[in-house]
Amino acid sequence: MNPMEQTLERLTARAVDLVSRVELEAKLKQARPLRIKYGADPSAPDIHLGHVVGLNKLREFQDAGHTVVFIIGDFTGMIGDPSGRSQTRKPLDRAQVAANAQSYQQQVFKVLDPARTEVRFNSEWFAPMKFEEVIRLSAHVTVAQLLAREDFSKRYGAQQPISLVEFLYPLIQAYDSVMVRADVELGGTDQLFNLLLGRELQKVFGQEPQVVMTLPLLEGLDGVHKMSKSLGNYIGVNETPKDIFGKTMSVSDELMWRYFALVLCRPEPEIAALRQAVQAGARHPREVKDELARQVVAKFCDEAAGAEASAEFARVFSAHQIPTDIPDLCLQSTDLPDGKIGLIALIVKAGLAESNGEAKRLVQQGAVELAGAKCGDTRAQVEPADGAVLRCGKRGFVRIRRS
RNA sequence: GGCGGGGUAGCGAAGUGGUCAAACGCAUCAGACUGUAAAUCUGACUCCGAAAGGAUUCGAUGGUUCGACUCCAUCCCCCGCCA
Repeated sequence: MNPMEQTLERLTARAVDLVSRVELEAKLKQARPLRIKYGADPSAPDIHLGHVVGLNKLREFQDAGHTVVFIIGDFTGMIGDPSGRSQTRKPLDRAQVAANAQSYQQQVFKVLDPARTEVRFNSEWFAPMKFEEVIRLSAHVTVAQLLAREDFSKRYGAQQPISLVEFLYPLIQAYDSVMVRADVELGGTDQLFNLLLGRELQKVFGQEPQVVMTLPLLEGLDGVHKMSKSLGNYIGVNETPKDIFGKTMSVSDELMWRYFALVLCRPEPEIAALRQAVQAGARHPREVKDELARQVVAKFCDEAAGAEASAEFARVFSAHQIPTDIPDLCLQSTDLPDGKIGLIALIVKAGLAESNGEAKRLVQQGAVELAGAKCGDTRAQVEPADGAVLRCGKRGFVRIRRS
């Protein structure tokens, strides 16, 4: 394999769609930094592992000397979804967009190389645009073309609403490609249509069409749906090591291989070998997952944090010990009129349950321990010593402080 | 503008006068087990109350009724089709 083939091989690894390989090769041969476009929605400033799949690929392009054009869709973000149906698309004001953009960059550069990243806001070209130009632009796309997109045709067939704005979004995204003269655009597999439209529009504007590459969508913690903030099944890159580790450990055994591939970019043969070892019983799945989780933490924090999170996890969940770092609850003497406090009241006060009913349920279910002793009596009056730990379930701990 | 279909607990979805705080699924939480916050099984899942019981809840407001998520009226919102 010559160096060019190797590069091509590396850059196309894990890709699902590639339009087209020949074009990519031709572009690479031009021996100039290519412009790799990636669009981000500014309404959800939390970057999670689902995004990381794409970011990893962008980084590979950067390492090969290319430039990433990271587009923040602030213009569309400020409009939101006027139908108001989608809660994830609330209109944002300028200040929010700016704050989100800031937060985006801080997180994105955990993976990307800032020196080879060009951050652009699409309001730059959309804000000054006249309505006439919008109409002209829309003339380049037909309804039939848009209905070819799978989710549109499905919804249309099922008599579900499609707002005109939704029809406009692919066009907006495609026009971004024109404005930044993208050579390559990356996205999840659900973006294929939009990315291809970028090619069409670039041709209309006399540009060399971008190469389109899609990457797999990473399933979230539920193991079924793609990772997304609105589904709450995500692991954010800005979360604490403890949470990143714990959430990664909750990924099912079956799914963890995809995390190895898409988040850690481990080469296929290596993953196959690991998998083989687990199936043969040579390696324990829990141990392999621990390694995964440790490295995910290491990727976004550092090695030490990974090791520490692993140790802490083992301490709390395997050895059932009390975590090292737990919040305090300070009790005043007024909280304990005669030196005692109702167990239920204490749990609620500690924030371990939201209502008396919930606290009661926890007690009845045997989830509550005070100073290491199980409490099963919902009516108990307790006299917690200074430093006693109140435990609710696997993850709820509070240390009582007397003042 | 005309015709039709809807609004039920976090989501999806039953229920069409009482036995409904409301089936079922998902999500969530807990327990058991374990190898983990995997998997599996069991249970819980509006609020107040130690309990008995009570208070709110099925788009909104009024009404009918001993009694309404279920019937009537008005209103608000959503969707599709045809123009």
